[in-house]
Amino acid sequence: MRVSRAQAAENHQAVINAASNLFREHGFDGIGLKDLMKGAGLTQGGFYKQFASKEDLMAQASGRAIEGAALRWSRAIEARRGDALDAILTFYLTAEHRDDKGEGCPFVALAGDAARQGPKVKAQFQDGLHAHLQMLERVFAQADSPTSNHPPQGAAMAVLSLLVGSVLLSRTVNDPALSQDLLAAAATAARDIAPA
Amino acid sequence: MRVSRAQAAENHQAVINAASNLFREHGFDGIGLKDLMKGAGLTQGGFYKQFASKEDLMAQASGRAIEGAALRWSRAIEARRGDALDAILTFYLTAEHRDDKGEGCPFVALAGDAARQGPKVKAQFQDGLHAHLQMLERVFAQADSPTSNHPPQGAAMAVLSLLVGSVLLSRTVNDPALSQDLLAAAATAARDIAPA
DNA sequence: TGTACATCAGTGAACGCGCGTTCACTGATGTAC
DNA sequence: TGTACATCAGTGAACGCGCGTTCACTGATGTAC
Repeated sequence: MRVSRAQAAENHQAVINAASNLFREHGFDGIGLKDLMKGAGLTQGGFYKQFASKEDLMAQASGRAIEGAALRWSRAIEARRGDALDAILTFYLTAEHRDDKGEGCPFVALAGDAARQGPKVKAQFQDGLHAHLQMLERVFAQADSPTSNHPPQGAAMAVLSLLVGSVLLSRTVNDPALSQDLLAAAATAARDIAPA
Repeated sequence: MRVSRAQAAENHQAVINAASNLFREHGFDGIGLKDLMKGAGLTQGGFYKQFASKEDLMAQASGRAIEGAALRWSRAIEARRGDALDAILTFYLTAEHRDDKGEGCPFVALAGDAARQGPKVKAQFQDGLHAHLQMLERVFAQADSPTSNHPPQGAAMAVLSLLVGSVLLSRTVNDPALSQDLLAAAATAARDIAPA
């Protein structure tokens, strides 16, 4: 059942998109090729016509997930230039984001898994990290003042680490109140770290 | 080959200890019962004499790993009461810690995996999180001053999130310089968040 | 434009393997007398 | 204290299953004339 080139390219992208959600939900080791292909409406057998290996898809899906996250950040920043940091915190540090692993921040969902992977996967995380940091740096550079004691680069790294860590920890506890407190504490501290 | 009760209890603990390292290194899904038992010098067959399921061991090993981490924190705090936060940052935000997943912070190594587990595993993370937060709160309460704008509870949560997030991200990149910058930025920001 | 055929995206079954779990067995430990 | 026997921690093999990967096959697409 051959399929048009356009359809084939579309299918290829559909697999990457499905995997970017499914990997975030279940982890790299928590979902198999059969279900990954099924997520794009295809069957397992065609996988190796599209990808060199599962690791290949892991890398591409990571890149896609992080791209999507970066887009969300940039939209939030564009939408509220006046207080871009607040725009980010407002969507990032919420129960909705915490409870939606599949569509949520890939650093939270997959960084632990990525730390155990090879350089191909890590390259995607590194590039995506740079993209995220540059957005934050621009936000901080605008607001930077002589009284600030940190360069925007350091503040960007610290705020991103804080956001990722707080949502990560908020997902590991049973108590919703504790979970919420972790997010709230991160919001307060993020404004503290950011150049005023 | 029956073994003395004392030996049996020792073996049980040995499995939990081995698993607490091996899970941190490879993830819950990244290592099988055969290798977990082998890590304690035993064979696969005896596993279900000691544990109800793999998930049972995951919970117990998580608890053990976090206990060990809490002990390390408390030792650092005791050793340098004058600047306890600095004592923590000095061992936590290092390349050695980043490169030693198996002995390192279980929140960094396993929180992503724990987020996908059931309430038994999450209960261990929740308890361990409380223990860590209480230590930080005590450190911050001592140093607390009227000029501080955050309660020690919030500062503790934010600092822990920041530390965990920075080491987590530092493990996902190929570039050692970027990795080191993430740790350094977290150290600066942690002192910023902490009540002065 | 219409026909003949080569290409190849996708299917479904099979491969060997390791997984979590179960179980019959072993033989030293612990207990009863 | 010494002996007889029941207990049970640990072994090793087997269970069914799903994994990542390979492959012969299908049939619509794309190409050549």
